[in-house]
Amino acid sequence: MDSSRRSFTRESAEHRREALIRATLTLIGRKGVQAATVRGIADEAGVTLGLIRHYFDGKDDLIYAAYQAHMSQLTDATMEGPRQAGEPAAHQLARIVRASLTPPVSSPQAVGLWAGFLNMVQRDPRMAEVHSRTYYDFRDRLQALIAPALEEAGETPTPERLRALAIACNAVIDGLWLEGGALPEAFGPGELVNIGLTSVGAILGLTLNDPGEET
Amino acid sequence: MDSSRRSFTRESAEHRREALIRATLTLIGRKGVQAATVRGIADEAGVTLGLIRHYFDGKDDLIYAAYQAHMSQLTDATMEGPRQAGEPAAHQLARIVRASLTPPVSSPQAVGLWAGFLNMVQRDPRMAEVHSRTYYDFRDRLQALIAPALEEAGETPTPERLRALAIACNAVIDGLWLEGGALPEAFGPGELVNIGLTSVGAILGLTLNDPGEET
DNA sequence: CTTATATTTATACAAACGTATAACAACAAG
DNA sequence: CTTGTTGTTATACGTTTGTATAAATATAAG
Repeated sequence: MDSSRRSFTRESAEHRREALIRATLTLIGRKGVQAATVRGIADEAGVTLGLIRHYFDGKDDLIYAAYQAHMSQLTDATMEGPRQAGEPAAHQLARIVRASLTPPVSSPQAVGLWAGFLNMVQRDPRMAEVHSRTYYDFRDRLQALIAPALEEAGETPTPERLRALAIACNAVIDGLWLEGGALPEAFGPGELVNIGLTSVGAILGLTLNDPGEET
Repeated sequence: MDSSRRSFTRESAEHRREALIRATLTLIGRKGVQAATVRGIADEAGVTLGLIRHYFDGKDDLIYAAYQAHMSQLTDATMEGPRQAGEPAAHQLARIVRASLTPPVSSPQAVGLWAGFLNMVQRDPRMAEVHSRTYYDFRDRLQALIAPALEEAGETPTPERLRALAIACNAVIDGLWLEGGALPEAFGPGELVNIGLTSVGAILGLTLNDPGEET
């Protein structure tokens, strides 16, 4: 007769919300959307399922928060490292390409997670909003770097051409990110980074140098 | 007391399997993986849920069959139209780019569907096998077209360079396909096709002409 | 040390899930 | 017209799902 209750400690709201979000991401990334049940998430976070409703309006609300957290985490990791004073834009562009195509940004977990969320986009308008905001945000940042990189090479593109270049560079980075994450064993070490740098360079008509490992 | 049974007609095994697969794809594409329940699928196919177990080993088996069907359908629609005798390889390459970036290949349904399946890839080895087979198949077909296209332009690439070019072209097509399908309102009509042709051309160092609408 | 608060656990509940099985009926064969 | 086969429906079963609510206890306040 074990009538003892499970012991627990009180935590701050922010800490608990974060733990539940992380547990959700871990589960979806490891076992897919179907594994992200309230009980599974609570287990992974080390709490009982009632807490989810205490900190979120419901499961959907938690999923939504997790999607936002994952995407901003992904963007942050990609854009890591601010542009140094006097650093050529082309150099920072190369750093972004490298960060996008190496772990942890490009990994089976990150891609699986992203795919699971993308499948929800067409059903839930709030999820769709996160998707479109994330896309535009990344593409705009890319465009804001492509413009000066071209200027450094002596070219001043029209707005239409600049837009097309940003869309194209975004697409090739996304495609390589996706394939490297979903099929990691298909590519040699550094292969995708090299291909990414070469391809973005070819599209822009520039030569991008491998920025090397971040320290 | 309505004790009448629902009337039905017998169908061939192939016809029924196809109907169940199509219903599964419709549901996942419209409402996400979570909506693809045995009852929902049976409803969509106009039968009762028992039939699923009659034609498939279980729900997972149906999902697997649906994934295979969707991917081969996608590949077929992309590669539609065999190469004409004497047609330049570059021309067929352009046709593939156009087909990849216009409906029905690039559409919210197709992309949502693909994302839902991709999320299952890391959990189920059979799904992973379909994913990797589909990827290699498409990339190999691309590579088999890139080689003669370069030769037509007087270039004979090394195997390493040919591989890198195929990976890069595949990636930019995939990326544009993805973004056009997931965010259709973000691009003007024909915009993605133009960007795709320009980008693939820039990567290969060729000029690809818009093949125009298929008749 | 007491008391109050609200975080956390525990339990309950209806609905929906995938699967199993029995009953029915459409169609072919004779 | 009768019979046999099996595609199909109908129903039931145990499990899991998300949510709701009551009970308990960790912690801060007095």
